[in-house]
Amino acid sequence: MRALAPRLQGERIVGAEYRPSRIFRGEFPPELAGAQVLQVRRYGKFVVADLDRGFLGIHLGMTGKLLFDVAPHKHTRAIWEFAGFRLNLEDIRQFGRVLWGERLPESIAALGPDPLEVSREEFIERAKQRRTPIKAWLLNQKVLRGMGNIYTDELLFRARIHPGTRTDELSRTALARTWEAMRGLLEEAIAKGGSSISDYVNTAGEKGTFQLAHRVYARGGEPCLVCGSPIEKIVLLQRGTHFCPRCQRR
DNA sequence: AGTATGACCTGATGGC
DNA sequence: TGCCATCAGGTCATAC
Repeated sequence: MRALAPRLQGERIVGAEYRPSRIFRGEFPPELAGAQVLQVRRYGKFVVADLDRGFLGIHLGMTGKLLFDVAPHKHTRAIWEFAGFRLNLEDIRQFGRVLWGERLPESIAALGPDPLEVSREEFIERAKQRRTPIKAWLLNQKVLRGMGNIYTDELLFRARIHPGTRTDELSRTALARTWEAMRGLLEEAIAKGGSSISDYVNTAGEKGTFQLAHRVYARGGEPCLVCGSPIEKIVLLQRGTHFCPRCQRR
């Protein structure tokens, strides 16, 4: 976002090329030639461009990338031409999505609050009303927009909470700790450009460095940095889940 | 309400 | 430059 928004803001789309892919869900977006980009913002896991004639929402899924001025290849799914440069949407696995509309598409608008904007009280109250594992709750985009598998595991380690703990069984103190851990983690991760596991890069083609600060994610079998116990890797909610069985209690 | 399972895709990696 | 299984930053639909 840091490189994306300033580059696009105020620019006009000259033309677009869309290639057949499931990320479009059966229908290509309009040409958009002449449309001006008013603003580009992150909205959960979506990048949303506010245009002078509607909205374009892009979800990068697992392997999506937005890259400036690279040669198109077989994983290029969309190309937006601007005056003097172009923006490619690449997505190997096609788990991404491109949405558009004259209004912000409902599936984007319906997402929960930003994790950095939700108040501690609201966070606690809403958690208390649910009885699902804290990890499932945090990953639910209607609860909070933007939390994914890496950051969920990392923040639960920092909060010293077992990922399978039911939200309604967590004390207010524990939930407050989770909220604090979430904020601290995200601020640090954003400052470091995110986590690059294999292929994630920003628009400048650069990797983030937050993966170097991971304390549990992808560290199964390695010693906990706090207590030395081996980090466990289990499957919870069909997602690889990493935690310290000694530090993280139910 | 919540959980479990499989599907959707492609590529990397490791064992044989 | 083989073959097969497993795994991956995420949803999504369906069945219990």
